[in-house]
Amino acid sequence: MVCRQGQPLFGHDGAMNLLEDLKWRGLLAQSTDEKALLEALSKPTTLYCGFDPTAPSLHVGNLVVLLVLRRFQLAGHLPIALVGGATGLVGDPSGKNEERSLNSEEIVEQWVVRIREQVSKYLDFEAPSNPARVVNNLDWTAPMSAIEFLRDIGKHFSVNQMLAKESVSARLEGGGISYTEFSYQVLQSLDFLELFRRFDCTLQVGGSDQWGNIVAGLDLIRRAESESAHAMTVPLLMKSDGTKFGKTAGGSVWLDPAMTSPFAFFQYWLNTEDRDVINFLKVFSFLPKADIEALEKSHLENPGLRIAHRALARELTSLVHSPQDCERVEAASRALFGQGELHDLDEATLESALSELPRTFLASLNDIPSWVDLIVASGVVDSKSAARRIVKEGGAYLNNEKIAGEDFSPSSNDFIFGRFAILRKGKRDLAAVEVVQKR
RNA sequence: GGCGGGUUGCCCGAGCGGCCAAUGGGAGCGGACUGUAAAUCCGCCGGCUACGCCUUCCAAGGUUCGAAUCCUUGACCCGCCA
Repeated sequence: MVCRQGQPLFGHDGAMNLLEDLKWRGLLAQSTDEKALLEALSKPTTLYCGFDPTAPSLHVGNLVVLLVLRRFQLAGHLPIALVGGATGLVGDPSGKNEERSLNSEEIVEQWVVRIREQVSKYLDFEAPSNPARVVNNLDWTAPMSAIEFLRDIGKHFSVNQMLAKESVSARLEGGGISYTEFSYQVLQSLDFLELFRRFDCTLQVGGSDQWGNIVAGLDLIRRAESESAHAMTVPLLMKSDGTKFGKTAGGSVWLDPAMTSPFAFFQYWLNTEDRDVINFLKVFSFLPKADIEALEKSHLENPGLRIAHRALARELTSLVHSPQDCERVEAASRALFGQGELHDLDEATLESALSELPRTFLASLNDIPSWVDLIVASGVVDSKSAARRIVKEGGAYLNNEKIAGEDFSPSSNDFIFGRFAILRKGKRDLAAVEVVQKR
């Protein structure tokens, strides 16, 4: 991984370019004194960002800040991704109006392994001058005794200040907070101190909801080491309609291909609302400013062509999955949503397109279940009642033809090449039925 | 530890013995329009072997012909006092 040509890597100008680019992309919410930060960033700087294992995979929301780490590395700095093996056991009160239910140690441990792997994909560990690192805060938290924790770390914290933190005070107003979650900010501060000591890490980045936790860490470093460090937060990404980003009907959009298929992932970005698409290109893509501005221009001229949407979907699918996955999935998308007849596709194209969809297998064409049963089996709807409702409402399709009648069953000639049928619910929810002959 | 308040469908939130599968809002889903977009309008939104049946209103018991609604016990949450 190298710096972009033509940009001064370091010095005042290099730091300036980096910060200006982040600002232009809308990635800078708050920071500690900007002059001091600029000054620090004019030399290779070690920075970190933490990811708590609260699920088996990261989702697209986590990607924002993860890619910021990568942006820093591309600019020559040394990123550390911290996986919260310890903090994940405790639970961050930030942004939650209710106490979290604790996950078991075994579960968290498994998630740590997976998230560590995911995070690593976006960083370069081989970079000669600025290799990335991944650390787990359990490594320094677990060996520490309670007494040590209270005396050496706890002594630096004022409960008055801890209570004043937004994440805590909000909970005091509302749902209450346990001592466990109350302590979270201390653990996160300890992480920053530890990384400061071990790796001279002087900058922490995170979502803007992490500001309180991050500045707690700055205070700790100042008290324990009489040194100052820096902080920067990234705005919480919202869609233009003010709703949470990264959720679909089926839940979160995950980075793990087993949890959100590359096809669904590609479709997710392709279906971005018009008014968000340019913003998302800035936030998620590594395309330079000029390219994004060109896309913006064409988007404004003719949004219906979805040129910017396609660029966004391609960039991200290539990045999170692979360019090969992207190509495959885009071809499938074209085949399935294109204007052409499904019957005109050749067998291989159709087969590979359908392999991207949720699939149901049939043993033979002798006894074909009803459309309703098939769509339920595919998992696209979760009950027969729901499936019947779709039929009644006129949103049920077989091979792009609307079907009527709740007890409609495909016939054997509905199977293209005698093997494939495509179920569709509404405009864009597809599933495949494939006949697998017993031999 | 004492006293008081609370726990309803994905979320918020009505209901306070029969008219309750449970008002309303949000989210979500389908249709029409368009562009696999938004906005708008219309419809839907527990399940099933479906004009009926089954399982729901924190849990377990009980009262009653009949309970989300009343009583008892328990769990969890909130507030005040110690």
